[in-house]
Amino acid sequence: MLIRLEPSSGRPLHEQLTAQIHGQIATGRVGPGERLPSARELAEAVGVNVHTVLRSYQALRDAGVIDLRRGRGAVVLAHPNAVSPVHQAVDGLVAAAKAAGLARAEAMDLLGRAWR
Amino acid sequence: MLIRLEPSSGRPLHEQLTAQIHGQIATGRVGPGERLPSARELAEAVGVNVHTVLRSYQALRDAGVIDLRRGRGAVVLAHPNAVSPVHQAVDGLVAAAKAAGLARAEAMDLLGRAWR
DNA sequence: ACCTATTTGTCCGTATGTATG
DNA sequence: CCATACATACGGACAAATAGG
Repeated sequence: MLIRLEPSSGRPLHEQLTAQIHGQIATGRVGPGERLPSARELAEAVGVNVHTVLRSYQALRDAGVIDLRRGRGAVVLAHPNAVSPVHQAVDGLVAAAKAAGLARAEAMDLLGRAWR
Repeated sequence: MLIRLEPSSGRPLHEQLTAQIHGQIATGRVGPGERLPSARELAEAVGVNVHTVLRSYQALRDAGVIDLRRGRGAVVLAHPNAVSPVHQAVDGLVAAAKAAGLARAEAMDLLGRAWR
């Protein structure tokens, strides 16, 4: 993971980081199924705070590029670019529900009720 | 702005906050054009850190509920909708899942797993 | 079944930057 | 110029999920 950040570019570090990692995935330099370095690891290597890396990782997760979970780390998804309509819809619902402040159980309940 | 948080509920504070504020807007208790208290103000009033409030404010901005800008604060937008994005997403997921031949339990399982 | 290490998640505190009015 | 208020980044602490022995 060779990352180059420019602190004086005016662009937020977490945005630069997100773009760089996304680029490495898009160009296939990381590849599906592979695991990104842990947030603390990458943070130290790049010279930024853990929070900054985590913010980028979470953005990539929201974008459907990686699978990010506690204790597991960040794993590149199988099809970062071609997401199935179902997964797209799932991600959309998760985003909308979270934005509305709903809990997981509430969202699942809504889905269950809407199933006719 | 009467906000009640339950630190021992297991639910993240910023989610509870987002839900509460969203509720106040949805029920018209705040109203379009009105300005929410500043992040620091609300943080002190509720008893949480500024970051927690800002995180909620930014989530509400992403949801298109408020206009949040530096130096200006958070202003409630000309009331678009509060709950409909979620229902829209739910309907979309149901349609996509059925088209893919998924069962209700399978769709709910997918949603549960995607919730991170 | 249990314990431990790893890793992300949340929250707090602080400091500095930057747009707004 | 100046006060206000969000934006970003750093640092630390503890909780929670995961994986492996």
